[in-house]
Amino acid sequence: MSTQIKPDPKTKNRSSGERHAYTGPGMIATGEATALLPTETTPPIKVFGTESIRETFDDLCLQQAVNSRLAPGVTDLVLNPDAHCGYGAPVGCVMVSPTHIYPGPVGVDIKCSMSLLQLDLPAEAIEDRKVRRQLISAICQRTPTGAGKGQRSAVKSRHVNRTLGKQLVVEGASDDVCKALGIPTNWAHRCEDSFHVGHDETADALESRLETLLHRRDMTNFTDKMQQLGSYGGGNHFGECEVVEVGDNDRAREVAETFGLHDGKVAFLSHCGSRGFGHILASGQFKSLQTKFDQWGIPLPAGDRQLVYAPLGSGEANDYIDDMSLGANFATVNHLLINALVLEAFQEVFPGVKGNLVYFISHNIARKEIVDDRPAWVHRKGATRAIPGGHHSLRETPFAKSGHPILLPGNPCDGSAVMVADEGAAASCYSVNHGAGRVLGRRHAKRVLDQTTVDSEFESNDVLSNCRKYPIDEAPAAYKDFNEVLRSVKSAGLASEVARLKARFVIKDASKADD
DNA sequence: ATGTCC
Repeated sequence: MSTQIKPDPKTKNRSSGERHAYTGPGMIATGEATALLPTETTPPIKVFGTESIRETFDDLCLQQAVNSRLAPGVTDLVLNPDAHCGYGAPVGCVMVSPTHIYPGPVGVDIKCSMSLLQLDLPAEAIEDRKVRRQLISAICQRTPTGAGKGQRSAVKSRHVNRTLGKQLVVEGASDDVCKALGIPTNWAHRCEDSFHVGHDETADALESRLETLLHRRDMTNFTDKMQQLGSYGGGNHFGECEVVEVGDNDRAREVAETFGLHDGKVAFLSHCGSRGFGHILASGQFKSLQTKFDQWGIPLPAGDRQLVYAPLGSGEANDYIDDMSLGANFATVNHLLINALVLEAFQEVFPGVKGNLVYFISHNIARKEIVDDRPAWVHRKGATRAIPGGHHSLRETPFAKSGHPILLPGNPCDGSAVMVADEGAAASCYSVNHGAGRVLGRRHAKRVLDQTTVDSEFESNDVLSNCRKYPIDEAPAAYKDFNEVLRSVKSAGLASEVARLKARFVIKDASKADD
């Protein structure tokens, strides 16, 4: 019986565009979870998606999932409902290996993440569109959007000099770094990871790796890159003002209280990563490893250059882990500073208003976790960690009993969600999706979607934006049906909804909207 | 995603 989709290098860089809910031999359906590719020696890929969600997986996405599953040292592969084509591995997958590290399934934006700030401000306070316009202006003055954009003059008091830059990429959100940047130090307790260490589990390894990197030609602008701290960047990154709607059941209300979420109040959701600094590190690693594969003549997994890897313990693996951690530390401090600046912007419009970080959690990172009783690197590429209450790894956190917050951006018109993991999440390597997931490529979206329709959808939902023209490749219709994605997660027993977030205004990079 | 091609 043929149960495999054979990896075909010829198709790796293009999509046929065909979509089908794969139901052929080899697919196991258990509730809404299904599996691809079981053989006697290879456990299946676990696919989480309702039938209509599985129709959104195109050929290339499934091919990338199979390629990743069959790559050296990989013991588990999970495909989430928001999955779509990525860099070697699909965006929306979890790849586990106890023996190898893979840069592709972390991606070019190291530690791209979500964070949520809860404000002590009733929804009615921002009902007036003029007030929301003031907030948009105050926020854009402090946290700019767009590629290459760095700090605005309004945040001079939080200037990042070279010494502080070096300290923050090595230490992450340490007390000293937080104090130097005006970030409340207790926010570090509301991070999935407030800092990352080097390959030997110490910060010393990062310090010495950084010294090496600073001699590299592409790192001569290190100090400039540190000026991007507190900025969003472009693409799918955004800031979004929300109204919290806690779910109408006892568990949601109880968990929301632990999370510090307040029904009917204003919150602010942010999506960004490690900016130019992370990009230099990630692209440097791809180039370096690809060159070594060429020199050594080692076969690439499925012939795909984007699936280069390094065996743990090798100098290459150590360097990758160190570079990833340096980038991750930048992303962490970037998010916390953005939240501090957004709070400052709210205080400009509403003097004295208080705000607290609900959580900061990544969807592009490899973490060392215990899987099947042994340490393994869990690569989450467009996937969010989902650990339920009572799990040993949450013991020292404010979420030991409840499980930690899971922050899932949907779209500005249908809303976003805060979830909490259920016991069933063990089946997905303690992971869920990272959002809605693309259903149209950027070029495709620009061809088939209409600006007027997008604008009127925002208007009818009374969602404002800083953009004169909202980027059409970021329109809600370019993404999957968020409710169907959430249904996939809930019906598979992975996580439950705690709250919905209803957008009131969006901050995005519109500099490419006229392309 | 991105000093959007060193």
